Amino acid sequence: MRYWLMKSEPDEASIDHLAHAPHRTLPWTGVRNYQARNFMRDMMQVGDGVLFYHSSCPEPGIAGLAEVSSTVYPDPTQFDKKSPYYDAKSSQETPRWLLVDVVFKKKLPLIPLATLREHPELQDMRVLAKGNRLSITPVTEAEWRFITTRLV
DNA sequence: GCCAACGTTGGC
DNA sequence: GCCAACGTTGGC
Repeated sequence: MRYWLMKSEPDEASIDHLAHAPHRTLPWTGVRNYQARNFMRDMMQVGDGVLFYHSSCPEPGIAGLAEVSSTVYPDPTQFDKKSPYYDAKSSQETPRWLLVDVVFKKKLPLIPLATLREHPELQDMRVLAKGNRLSITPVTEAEWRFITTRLV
């Protein structure tokens, strides 16, 4: 059982989209970074906790809690020529990009990025590191517990 | 819109 | 295999 922070642009997939999706579940499409893909492929398990983070928006921060609800499978958007996530170098036989399904758990009053930065307990969080661009980052159990008990 | 930081590409 | 150039991310 692990914990993760997963970034999403709320214009594309917000915590509200997730809450109102069928089965309150969305496939986490669009990961096009090998490190993030490998986290999903090698480390994620069904039931892992997810901090649902809104990025590239007026109020970046943690917007809710979710859970990994499937094992990895090929991201269908890599084969869709009309998708912005289309990848001509990928093939059905050897799909390059993978995803997991994520299921809604809870919406939170937004915990802004600035608030996360205020707490020394969270200073090592990958998402707070300068220049971090990884859309999926591991969260320690201590960080998870701090955020879900002290900041909500 | 700016720009720092990072990942990827491609020439050599 | 190196590394400069380029593209992207994402906070501000």
